[in-house]
Amino acid sequence: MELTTAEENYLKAIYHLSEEGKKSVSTNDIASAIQTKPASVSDMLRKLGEKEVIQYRKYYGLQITPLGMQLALQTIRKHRLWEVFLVDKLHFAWDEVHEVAEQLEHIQSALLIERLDAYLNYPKFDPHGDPIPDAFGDVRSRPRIALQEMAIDQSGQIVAVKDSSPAFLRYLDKVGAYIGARIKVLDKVEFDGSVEILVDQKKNLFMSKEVASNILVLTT
Amino acid sequence: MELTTAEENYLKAIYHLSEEGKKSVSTNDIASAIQTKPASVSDMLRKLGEKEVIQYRKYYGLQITPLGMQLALQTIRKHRLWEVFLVDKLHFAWDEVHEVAEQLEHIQSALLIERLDAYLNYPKFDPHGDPIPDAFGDVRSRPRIALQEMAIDQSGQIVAVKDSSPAFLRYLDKVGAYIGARIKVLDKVEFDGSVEILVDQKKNLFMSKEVASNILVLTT
DNA sequence: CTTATTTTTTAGGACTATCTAATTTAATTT
DNA sequence: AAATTAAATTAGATAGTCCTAAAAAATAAG
Repeated sequence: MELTTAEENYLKAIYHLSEEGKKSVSTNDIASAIQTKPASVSDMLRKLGEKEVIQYRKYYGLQITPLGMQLALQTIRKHRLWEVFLVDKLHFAWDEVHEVAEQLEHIQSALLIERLDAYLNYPKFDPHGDPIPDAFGDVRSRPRIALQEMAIDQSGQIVAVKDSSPAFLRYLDKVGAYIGARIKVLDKVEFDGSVEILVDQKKNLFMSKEVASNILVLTT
Repeated sequence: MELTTAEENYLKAIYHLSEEGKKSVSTNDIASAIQTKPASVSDMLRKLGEKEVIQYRKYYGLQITPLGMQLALQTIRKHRLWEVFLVDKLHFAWDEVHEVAEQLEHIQSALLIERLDAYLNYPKFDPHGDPIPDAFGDVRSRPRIALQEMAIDQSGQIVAVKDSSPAFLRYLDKVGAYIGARIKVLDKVEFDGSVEILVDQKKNLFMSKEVASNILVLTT
């Protein structure tokens, strides 16, 4: 089964949106994720459904199939291996790699990825701390812990929230925290259990114990 | 000026055909070089003409412009740097690299190529012995010598013939020598000046002094 | 529970790159 | 020089991906 570059990009976006705890992935979500129009997404969903990488019922929604999952993970594997290469070998900064890795991930050659993996010494995580699926699509998942439980100086990525009420999400949005954000614990206040974190290496944020205990982090 | 992948491939083919000493590059030549139909080539030539990377007068022929030359050399530079990477770092065999390099050469990132070049230690030649143009498109050309003048065990690539009569070319074709062939001198016979060479690492060939002195080789 | 709004899909067009078949132009032969 | 052959181009289709505008379906609001 061969996917085109566009198909791979859609499938990858769908996979990521599914992982982000969203109950279901909407056409609009996908459109904004890959910077295209909803009409184009509808077109593509029909095609991906025909190729059986997603299960698609129009107006109702979609679900990624095991096959689609497998293919998405292969693309993600390639993307993340290339990111390691760019940072470790070519000394790119971690924020310069994405665009190039987006291109490199579509190179078709099983041998190339095998060799690249070996050359990089079978890394398990990319420069952003995201896990690299192995050749079979298996991901070494790390346990998620509440932000509140993290130690000072520990880093990670916000992957989910316990309380997903609109009010809480609106609050997170307002202060600049979001699912996917890279954070690092700068300080913890014993007195009230509040924490100070750095978001995306640039924004400082104070959080109450109540808020921090509702944020789940994948530690790096 | 941005070229699509297809345009880059056509331009590269045109550049290579121009270099091979052909008086002029025909539509059919290009079609067979990139495994497509002459009709598709005509279409593309018009487009490349509009983009001013070639000068094109239909039915008459084409000539690559300085701009086109520049762009073709950049693509060739990328292709050959990737070949060095694949062979030197990922331990690909020299005959496994082409297909993958064909894909990698279209990755768009000036920084990537700069860094790759540095990482590989600014190689001047690819694994096949072909020169790698520098960032300005300049090629370090090596002197061509007659096959007859090569030493035993010396390798190189046939790049031109002194005598380009149809009879001579037909002869070369018949014995399996051609412009572009990789050769290695296996033996030289003092008595009559004849040479024994290995073509493309697989075919042994005996050549008289007369023939060998009319073949120009770029030594590796 | 009907109306308004939002989301999603379809219809139809544009653009790239390809093809086959038909036509036009150039080159070769007689 | 006219006729034949070969080469190159155009015409018309197809496939992929994207778009805008219109229509249909689902959701939210009164």
